[in-house]
Amino acid sequence: MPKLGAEPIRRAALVKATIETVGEAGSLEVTVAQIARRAGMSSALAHHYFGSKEQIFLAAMRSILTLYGAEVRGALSTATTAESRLRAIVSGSFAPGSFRRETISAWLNFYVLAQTLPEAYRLLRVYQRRLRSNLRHELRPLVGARAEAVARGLGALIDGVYIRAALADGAPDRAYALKIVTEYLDRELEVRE
Amino acid sequence: MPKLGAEPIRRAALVKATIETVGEAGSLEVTVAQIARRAGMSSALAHHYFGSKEQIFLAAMRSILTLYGAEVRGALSTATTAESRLRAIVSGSFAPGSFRRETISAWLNFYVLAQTLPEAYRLLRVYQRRLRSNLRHELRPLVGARAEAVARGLGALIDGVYIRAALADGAPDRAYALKIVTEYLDRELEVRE
DNA sequence: GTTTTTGTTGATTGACGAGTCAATAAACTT
DNA sequence: AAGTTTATTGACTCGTCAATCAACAAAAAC
Repeated sequence: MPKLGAEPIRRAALVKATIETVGEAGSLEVTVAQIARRAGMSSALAHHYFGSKEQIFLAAMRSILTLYGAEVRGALSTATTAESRLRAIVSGSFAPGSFRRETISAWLNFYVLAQTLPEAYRLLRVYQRRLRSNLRHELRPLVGARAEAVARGLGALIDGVYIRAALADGAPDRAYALKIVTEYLDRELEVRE
Repeated sequence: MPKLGAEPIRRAALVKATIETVGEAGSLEVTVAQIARRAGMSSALAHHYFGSKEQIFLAAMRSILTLYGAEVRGALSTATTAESRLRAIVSGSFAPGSFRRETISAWLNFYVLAQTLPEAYRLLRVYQRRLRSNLRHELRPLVGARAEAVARGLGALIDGVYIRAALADGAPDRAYALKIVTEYLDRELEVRE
């Protein structure tokens, strides 16, 4: 009984189910059937809309990165000074929408996917470059020439805190994650000499 | 033509081949046959010695963690002061033996494996705890109460730099990786107030 | 010199899973 | 109302792969 206009709903449901399934399984070795079942449809329909498992994964990854970007942009919207913008980027990175168990686990898996799938690699690089560029831009007036190195350090630290959260048992501790990254930033911002 | 005493040689060859194969493929989705071929034997023999693919992976992971531990211990052996020991741990983490493309990629994949395989999880936790404990111990006399947070930060940063290296194209830049982590450490060690 | 242990593999089994297809049905179009 | 487009699925194909097995070979033990 086809209600028309199902496509976008189905696609969204599949993306959501993919993140959940991969997140729960902690692995990309999940079947299209599992994902489809979770999204309330047959695996044939999933293939009908996405063509391949690969495309399903890519769509899920895009969704995660888009959400992350929106989260950061949201945090950024109210900030004006360089320092407050910097802190907004950091805290946006750990916003509740992104910093959730399944999402983090899925993130880690997509990181691995980027080693194999060129398109996934490209997506991740875009995100990394944008993040670093944002950080560098705000850091420049605060730490001058060290901006590049600090931006890279911050980016790596954020990733590190993320994947450690994937492994920690229990719900990810947003406050603590934020504290670690914030302290790093605080130290770097204490201008000397 | 069986030369006796083949077992340890075969096992080592399989472990090496596993790290290489996983590292090159950038994925755990490699077949036992691929690994075995690379190690110069039939897949049946691989199963004969390890029983299952899972056990092969675990042995490879143990090997990586053991090498890493040895590398750190080696760097530590010549250091005496708390600060030099701290720096030894950090630079040991990026020793040429561990900080190599395939190894890093394999590491990342084993990180993912730890989400699925309890034994892999256990191994990784042991490594993490030992690292943090070492760092904390050397940090205590230098940064006092902040030792715990700094140790966690350092651990996360090291992991972050590692996985970023897995994704960077070209050979991993040890000097740069070291520089980032060292700068973090420098900032934290600049005692104030 | 026969039996046992260790090493080794080709062939096979059995399961699983991505992707396809034919068929069915409800909407929209003309 | 006939035809077209969109939605949907059960059944099937085809490939892959972990794991097992039967068999063979050489060294060691007896």
